Amino acid sequence: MRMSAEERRESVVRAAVVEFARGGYRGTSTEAIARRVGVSQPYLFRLFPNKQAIFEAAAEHCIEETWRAFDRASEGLTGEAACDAMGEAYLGLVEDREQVMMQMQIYVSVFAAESVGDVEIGEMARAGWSRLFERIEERIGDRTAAAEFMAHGMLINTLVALGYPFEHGLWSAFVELSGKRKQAGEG
Amino acid sequence: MRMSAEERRESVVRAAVVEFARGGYRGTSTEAIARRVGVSQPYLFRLFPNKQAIFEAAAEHCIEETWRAFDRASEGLTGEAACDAMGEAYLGLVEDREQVMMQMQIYVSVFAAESVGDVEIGEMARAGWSRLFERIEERIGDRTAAAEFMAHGMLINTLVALGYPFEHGLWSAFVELSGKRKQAGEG
DNA sequence: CAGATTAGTGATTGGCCAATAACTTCGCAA
DNA sequence: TTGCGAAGTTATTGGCCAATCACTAATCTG
Repeated sequence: MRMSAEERRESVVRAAVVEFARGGYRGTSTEAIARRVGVSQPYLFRLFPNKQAIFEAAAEHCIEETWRAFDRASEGLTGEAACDAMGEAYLGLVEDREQVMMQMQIYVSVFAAESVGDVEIGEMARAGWSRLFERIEERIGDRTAAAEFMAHGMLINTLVALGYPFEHGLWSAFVELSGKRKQAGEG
Repeated sequence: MRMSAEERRESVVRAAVVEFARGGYRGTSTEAIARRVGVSQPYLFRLFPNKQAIFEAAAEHCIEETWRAFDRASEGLTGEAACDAMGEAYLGLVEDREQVMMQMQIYVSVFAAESVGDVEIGEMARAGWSRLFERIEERIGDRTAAAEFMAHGMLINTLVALGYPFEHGLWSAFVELSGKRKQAGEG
C-alpha cells in the first residue's frame, strides 16, 4: 500500500522497535525491519539516512511512549495515588516484553557507542531518562518516592527481561515489596 | 606465552567479559576477543566449541563474581548490617562499568535467544539470578528487604549503564533513597 | 634425544549485511 | 491525457566475520 513518506517513517519506527528489541542494534538487519514493514530493504535508506538513525528514532519513540502511559494513567492525581496508578500502568505496559527489551537495548547501545567515541546516543538517552524522572517526580511530588518508583521499575524490567513467569517467587517477593510501602503509609 | 589450555580458557573468559560488555554478543567479533587475549582468532575454537559457548562462560563468570563480592563484604554479618555491607560492595563492583554492562548484555541476550527458539541461555541466566537472590535473602534474613536490595541494584545498573556522573541529580536522589531506609529503622 | 602430545598459527571460505545506483510505478493537477 | 514529482523496486558491491583445515612450535616422558 502506497503511503506518504511521513506515514511510512512512522510504520518503520514501530517495526524497528519490535526488531531491535529482539536482536539489538547489531543483531538486527535492515532487511528484517523492511520485511516487517512490508517494503524493500533499500527503501529504508530513502526514509532515514542510515541504520543508526532508525535506531535513534525507535529509541525516542520508546521513551516517549513510556511517559505517555504514565501520564494517561495518573492524570489529575498526585502523591501516592499517582504513584500507584503509574505503577499499575507500567505493569500493563511491560506485558509485552518488547517495550522492556527496547529500553534495555538503549542502555547497552549507549555504552557500545561511547566505547567507540560516539556520545550522541548517550546524550539522547540520558536526556530522555532525566526528563522522564523529572516528570514522574513532579507528578508524585516527592523526589525520594520518585527514585523508589524508578528502582521498582528497574527490578520489573529485569524480571521481565529474564522471562520469569508471574508465578515465580521473585515476582511474589516484588509484590510484597510494593505492598509494604502502602502499609508503612509514608508520603 | 605458552599456557595450559585451562589457563588460556580463563584468560579468554576475562577478555570476553570486557569485549562482550562493550559490544554485546553480535557486536563483538571473536577476532577482538582473541586480540585482547593475545592469541590467534582460530585458536579460540580449540578452547571453546563456538562463539556462543564463550559468551555463556563469560556470563557465568560475571554472575558468580557478583556473588563473590557480596559474600566477601558481608561475611559473618546478617540483617541490615549485611545489607549495607553488600550495598557498599556493589558500588565498588560497578565502578568499572564493564561489570554492569555484561549483566545487561546477559539480559538482552536471553530475549534474543528465546526469540529464535533457544531457551538455554535463558535457563542459565534465570538459574543464576535465582541463586543470587536466594543467597542474598539468606544473608539478609528477610525476603522483602532482599527484593528491595535487588531493586536498588537494578537502579544503580541503569544509572551506570546510561553513564550518569556521580554528581548528577539522579544519583543524589538515589542516595537519599538509600538513606531513608536507615532512618525508618525497619528490619 | 626420540617421538608423542599439546599449544598455537596462517590461509581461506561461504554467508550475511549496510548502503548505493539505476530503474519503475503510482497518483494527481493542469 | 500527459507529464512530473514522489513512492517504491531490483541488482549489486565491498567489507566483515565465524568457523575449518592444514600446518608449525614448544614441552614433556621415557
